[in-house]
Amino acid sequence: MTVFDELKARGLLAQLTDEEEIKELINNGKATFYIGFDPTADSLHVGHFMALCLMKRLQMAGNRPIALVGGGTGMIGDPSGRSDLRTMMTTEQIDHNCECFRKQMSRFIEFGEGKAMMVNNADWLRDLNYIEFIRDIGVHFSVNRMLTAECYRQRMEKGLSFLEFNYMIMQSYDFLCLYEKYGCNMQFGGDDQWSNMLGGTELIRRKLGKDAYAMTITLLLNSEGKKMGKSQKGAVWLDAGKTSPFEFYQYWRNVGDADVMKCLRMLTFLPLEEIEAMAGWEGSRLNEAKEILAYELTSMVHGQEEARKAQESARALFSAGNAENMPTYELQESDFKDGSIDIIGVVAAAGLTASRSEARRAVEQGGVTVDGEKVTDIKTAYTKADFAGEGKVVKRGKKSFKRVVAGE
RNA sequence: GGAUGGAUUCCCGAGUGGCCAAAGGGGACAGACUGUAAAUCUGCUGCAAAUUGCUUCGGUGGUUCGAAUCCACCUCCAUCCA
Repeated sequence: MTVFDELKARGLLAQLTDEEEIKELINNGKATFYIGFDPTADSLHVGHFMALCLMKRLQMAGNRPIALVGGGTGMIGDPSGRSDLRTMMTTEQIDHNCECFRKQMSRFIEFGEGKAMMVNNADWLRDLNYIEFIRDIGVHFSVNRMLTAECYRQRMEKGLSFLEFNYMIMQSYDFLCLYEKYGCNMQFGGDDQWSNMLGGTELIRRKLGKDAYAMTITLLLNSEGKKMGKSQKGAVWLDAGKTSPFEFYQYWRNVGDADVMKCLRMLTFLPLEEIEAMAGWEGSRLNEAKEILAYELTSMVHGQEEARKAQESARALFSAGNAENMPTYELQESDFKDGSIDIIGVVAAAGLTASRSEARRAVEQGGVTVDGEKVTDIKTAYTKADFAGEGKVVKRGKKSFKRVVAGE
């Protein structure tokens, strides 16, 4: 199976400028392609992960990837898919985020001579001369055309600043630069990037009279049409400090029935035959597929060891027995008042709820369990001795829990 | 630069002097049912020393016994005119 067919079979391809040409290029390892990542946070998230996987797949097929971090475009902020202006970041923040991206990416993609390369568009965007730039590049853009682009049309009601309006031009210019410098003939990205990417291919055609191609990846939507990779706490991050391996594992373990197969196809590297074999699984057997999905992804992002731990904790927690690798909270001296701490205090201190009020509600609604026993009396109190040794397992709801032990 | 409308809690959105910690919806969270899924039903959704107290309605001042609500100035946004 060719790479192209595989990508197609996995449902990853959304829009392409020229299917035949792109097929030819990537199947034969003749593509030098880039994917841009804007440094909007100090960690990559699941959306980026898909793009990285795509890079990897294409790299394995002999193509040359360029990872572009947007130290320059990040100064502007992409209005695509946004209903309001992004908060402006300082240069320091952006540079810091770029650096974080760089570190995370190198875990997935091999960089180096003859392999993938990483560039930062700050290198050519930040020092642009305004007049020169608009004469050179700006002439090639028609405002009328730009306004019909989907990403801007959505914003016509809410308002669009000139700053953001320029984003498309910047991204197009990136493509042109990469084409000239590295012979980059293709750009990939999320489907929401389509209009920005087309801007690039057109600019290259007008400026150089050459053809370049663009292709977008299907956005990972759940069966309700919402973007996946977001949890109540925000994005699902790849950084273990922001989303722990266990949380990461649980996110995938909990995807809806309707979404398991899609996730397996689009996100994992498991052979398609193996995945198709699971397609017939029904009802509770789907849980097996979810475990596989969660394990695979966690292991790709955090390594096998962490994936195994997460899986064990999850099994222990939801089946029975004691979990070895349970997140732990050590009670501090200051948590106790006159040598005792009430149940609300325990739940709140352990970080299972954001406030005591929330903890109180959780207890009142029967959502709190200590060592497997439901605690409904908010006056229940504990002493330090109660948490000696192994401590107690405090659960709030079905899925949040902590082992609470007495600290020194 | 001018005219008009607007900014309310996580989001949308009601509220135009006390009965307002603020309707309704969405989301989130918890409970029941289940399969750690979905759907459904119920509860809940500012903070706390919790039948009470404290802090919230873009910002700063003011009027008033009392302000999300009235006044002044400021900031930001939308629409129309230039």
